[in-house]
Amino acid sequence: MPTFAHIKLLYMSIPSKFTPINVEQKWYDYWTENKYFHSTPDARKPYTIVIPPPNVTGVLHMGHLMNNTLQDVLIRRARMRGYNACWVPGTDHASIATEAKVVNKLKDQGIDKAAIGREAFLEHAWEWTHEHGGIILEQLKKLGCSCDWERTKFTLDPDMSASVLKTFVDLYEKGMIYRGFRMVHWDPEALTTLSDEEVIYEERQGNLYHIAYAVEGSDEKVVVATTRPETLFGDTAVAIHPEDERYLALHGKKAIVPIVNRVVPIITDDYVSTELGTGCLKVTPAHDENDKMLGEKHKLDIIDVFNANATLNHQGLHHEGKDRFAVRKAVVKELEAAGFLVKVTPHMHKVGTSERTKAVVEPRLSDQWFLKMESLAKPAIDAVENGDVQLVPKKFINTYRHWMNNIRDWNISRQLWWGHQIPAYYYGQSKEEVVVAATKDEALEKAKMKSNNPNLTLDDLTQDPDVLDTWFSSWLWPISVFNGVLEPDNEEISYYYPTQELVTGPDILFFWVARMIMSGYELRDEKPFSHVYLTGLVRDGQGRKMSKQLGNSPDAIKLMESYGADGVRVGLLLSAAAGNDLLFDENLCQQGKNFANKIWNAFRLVQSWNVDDSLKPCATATVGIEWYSAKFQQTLATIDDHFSKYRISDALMTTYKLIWDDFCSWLLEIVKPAYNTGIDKATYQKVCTLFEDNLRVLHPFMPFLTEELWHALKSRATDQALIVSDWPAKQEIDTAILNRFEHTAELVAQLRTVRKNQNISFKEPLRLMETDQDQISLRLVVEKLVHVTSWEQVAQTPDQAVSFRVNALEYFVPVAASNIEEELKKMKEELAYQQGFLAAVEKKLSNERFVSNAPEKVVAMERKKAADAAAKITALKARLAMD
RNA sequence: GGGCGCUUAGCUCAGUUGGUUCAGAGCACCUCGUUUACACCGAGGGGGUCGGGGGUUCGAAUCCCUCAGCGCCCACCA
Repeated sequence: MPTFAHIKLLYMSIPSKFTPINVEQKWYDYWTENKYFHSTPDARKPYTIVIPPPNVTGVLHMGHLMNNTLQDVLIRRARMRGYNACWVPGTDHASIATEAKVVNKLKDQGIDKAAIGREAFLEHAWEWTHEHGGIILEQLKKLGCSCDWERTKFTLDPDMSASVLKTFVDLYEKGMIYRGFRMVHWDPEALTTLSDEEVIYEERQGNLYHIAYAVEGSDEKVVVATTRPETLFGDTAVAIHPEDERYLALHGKKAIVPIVNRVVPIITDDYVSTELGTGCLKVTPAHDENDKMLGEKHKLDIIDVFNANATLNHQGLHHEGKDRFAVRKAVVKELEAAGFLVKVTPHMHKVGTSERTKAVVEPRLSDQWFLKMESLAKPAIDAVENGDVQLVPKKFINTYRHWMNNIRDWNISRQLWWGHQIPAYYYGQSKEEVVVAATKDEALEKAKMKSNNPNLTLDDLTQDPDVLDTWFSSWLWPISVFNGVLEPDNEEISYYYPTQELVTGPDILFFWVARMIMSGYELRDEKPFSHVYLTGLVRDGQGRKMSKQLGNSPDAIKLMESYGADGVRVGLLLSAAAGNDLLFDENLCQQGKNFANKIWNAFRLVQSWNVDDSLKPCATATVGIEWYSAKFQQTLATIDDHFSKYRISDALMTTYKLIWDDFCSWLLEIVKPAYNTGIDKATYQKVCTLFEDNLRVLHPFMPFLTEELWHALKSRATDQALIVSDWPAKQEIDTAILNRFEHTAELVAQLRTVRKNQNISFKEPLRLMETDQDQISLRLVVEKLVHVTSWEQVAQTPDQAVSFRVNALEYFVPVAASNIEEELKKMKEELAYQQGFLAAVEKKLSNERFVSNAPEKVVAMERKKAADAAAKITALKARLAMD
């Protein structure tokens, strides 16, 4: 480290603009080299955050910036408060998203996923992962994130995978995981099932097609209404309500499905509404959840008409091989031509789409693995209800509760390759001949037992080709990163778990947060974290969600290059109330950058002072320091309070005003020595100490700038870095001096207004007069800041003077006669206002119900207001010589 | 269809149990300013009948009802 004197010289030659770019890499390397981010269990209390692992091949977007800035603020402050702070970083393999990317990339190269097979495909996927993986983590470093990088995890790491498989096996053995033939959401583009949560319902304009089905053995017709005529190839019944008087004649008859000419029963069921559509429902058990229910009840045939990619299969007859939407049009035409189409009406309805591929999801019957959720949900609901896990802001508790109370079993299998392959092994022809085990060898043993066939070999086992839902690995994240699944009693998990904070977006409240709470109680009988801070979505200035498609998302890296990482952090945080969407505005980053520059220049000022050992402490500066010390303590309490309520942007704004207004605008102006004058050592050191305290509270928000100045103020040993220094301790607050200063500041402001209104230049000394002696003001401060050279008490109101009041005290400044007119006019206006005000207050006081009902304190207040107003009126009248 | 939330200064938002400090903050805006840290600055200033209407109360931005607009979440209804 360079010496103090050396640094001082260095900074004197530095321009007045702070350039963050030079500083950021330097200090990030310094922190890393000294392992300040690294945590190991010790005697201190732990403070743990696990990062919401971003998609391994993703790039930093505004949401990440927001999220991770918040986490870094929390973790840095915790570190300074003496906790053993541990922020675990990592990435998610993002099964469906990554696989889609790799498939597309291969497609561009003319390679077909199915053709090359599983192993080759996975090689490509890993190659892609290694190529693009971790970029996002590097970007987080630019932002200043103080993650413990030695702990970086990837959800497909061997130990992570082992945790996932063990959990699957354990839950299976507990009977909580089962295989079921169910109606699931099918993504025909990604060619996989989706969980309920991965389906996004979008309002779309569609049509309601009224189609006539002939009634067998008669000339009658039965008209059904459907939004999906292409599914008629799978119709196996027509349903009506048993008491629908319009259709009593149809009971027991059969209908003929057009085009396919299939004869199907007309069934009656209470489920059918007489109000909707025509009251007649075509039943397609293979392609609709409700129809499936009807099908089971009435023992109907199930006819699947689609291929995996949502083209029609052979059931679609001459439409075989064509896409479902093309077929819809074709079928309608065909029906029309044949006279079966009764009418078409426009119809708004919600269409399920895939969260990832945006493809319209197809309900499809298939064999999938499910996790029973009901028993998992119970403790997780309680935890949030009783506050063991606190959601911030609270409004999300309702959403959470509602979802958890209506939770359905979780479809955890995906027809993908990129992910954790399901550890289920089939040893026979039937799907029932299955065993679940973490390894193939174990599976073989189990299979031998189950089948009573000791001759089975590894070759007889076929592993289920499906992989697990990505979230089935991330729901273990707070546990698995500390190896708590494989070794439940290891030192790390015992120390770091449960974690303190989870910072994430409300969009993954169900996907991830709720499931982590469930896994926490299931696997460890303990919550995974104490608080969940749910951030808002980052939107653009017009309120639109930031997205790649819209191109309205600024490049995070470029932003940091323009405004500095500190500037961007401040910009994001300034308007980021928890749970409220944040309209991103680059001007806020500019504000952050300006703030950095302001502090930089405050430093330049302080360091430019010439310390003169021969000087005694200056009285003005001493009183200023006394005041700021109290102000700092008062503000520190406010900042701590904001933090305790997770009001991070308020904590920042409070810090911002403390430094900009109180420290720079007031204290430094009070302390600043006159030109060519030195400063005494004691004052200088105190100012430096206060500067350091400012840097401490600011550090979590602006780590780079603060660390730079921390070292610039003083030469420090390596273990004296700001990042590992102490958060300022609370001390008693001297409220007396705060009150006095408040009065003083108001007096100064009033005097400045007088100067401005009366056009008196600062160079011209000011005479201040008073009738009652001011024993509140810090006179030295007033004299210095507003250049008051004469402060006298006079017996009566002086002529030729402007007056103003600060609280109860009245002050006068003599002015030239020509300036009196304006003053008289102002006084008259003031008089009118006070008289009106007094009348209103007196009216209130004469209201008996107010006097008898309102608390004494309030009544007394009103009486005081009345008295004050009356006094002011008297004084004003006297001065205007109107009595 | 069900549920939740929002509407306060030009913009983004604070306003905790109705009553000193309740109409606020930051930015933007206006005026003035080459006082030797900073114009990425300083000093001063203007600006809102708290979405509309009604009610409870001595007293409502704050509680209740209602209307309007916006947003989010959930839901198997043709």
